[in-house]
Amino acid sequence: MSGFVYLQTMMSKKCKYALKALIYLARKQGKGNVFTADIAADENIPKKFLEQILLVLKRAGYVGSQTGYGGGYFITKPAESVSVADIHRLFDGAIALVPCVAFDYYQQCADCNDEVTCTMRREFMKIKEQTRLVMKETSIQSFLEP
Amino acid sequence: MSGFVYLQTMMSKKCKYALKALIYLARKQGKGNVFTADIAADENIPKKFLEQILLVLKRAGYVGSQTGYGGGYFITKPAESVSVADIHRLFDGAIALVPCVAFDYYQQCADCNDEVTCTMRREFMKIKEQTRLVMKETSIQSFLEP
DNA sequence: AATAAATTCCATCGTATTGGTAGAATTACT
DNA sequence: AGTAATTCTACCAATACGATGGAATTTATT
Repeated sequence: MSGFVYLQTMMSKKCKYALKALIYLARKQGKGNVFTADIAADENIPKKFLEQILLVLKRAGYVGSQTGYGGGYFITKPAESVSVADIHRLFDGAIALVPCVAFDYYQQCADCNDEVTCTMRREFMKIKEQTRLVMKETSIQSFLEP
Repeated sequence: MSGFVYLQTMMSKKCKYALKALIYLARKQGKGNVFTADIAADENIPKKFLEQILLVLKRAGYVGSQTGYGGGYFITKPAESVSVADIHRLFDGAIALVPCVAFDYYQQCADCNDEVTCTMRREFMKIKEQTRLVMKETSIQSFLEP
């Protein structure tokens, strides 16, 4: 309504913000700790929201942190080794259009009659593999290149 | 919690049911009208839910219908000409991870500082193009092959 | 004309997710 | 002690998702 075009995108803001934070931290690698507030301000991310996101990234081992005065965040892995697929998996779940082709958390489709002969499964498997490939190839390093 | 693994998939049930209905109708092509109730029963789709989905498909021109006694649905396009990308677009929106790379409904990212130099845009464009390609290549006909 | 069978249309509804906020607790340096 | 930072927990509004219910309409058959 009211002239507003609703646009559905496949990636959550959480995931996008996580990627932006990682790219930011990768750029500052070796230059000491980075404040959440700085990332938030420079990347236009609500600070309190970003806090949560950085915590998730920390628990998953992508970033490290130091508490207290002079603290902050820093990246812990080489930028080439962290892919969009990894971060998508962490925040937005499986890279699969249907549960029965999910790599990590396979689940049978509730409405499936016979998985063995299901041609949807076969085709969606192909789609997933292609999508996963390109998302795996795109790393934090890819975003750093000019 | 409680041992239940939440699995997030990228495609809505609406979209999946729509594809299943189209495949079903494609199989019955030339054999007269198909009842919603039959599709619902054979494909394990809630009937009232399926009704809505078929209406959307009808308005978009993918199926036709006949009201009243002896009525039902039938497919109106060649199975090769309807792709997963088309149906995904109709029910689940853009095949794009971020709004600024969406083909149909482009929108500027709210948190973007400069779209021209944005490397996320560049990389997400690549991802979208790959994903779109494979989803475009997969048609209703693809699912019919044994 | 009545009936039955089907689509069509519209409204509602519970639950989960999303995106974000608030505030207190903790840690560590000065 | 005070200050600056992360950490943790809870909460909240808006929206999407996955349906369900019921009435209206159309059409073939009896």
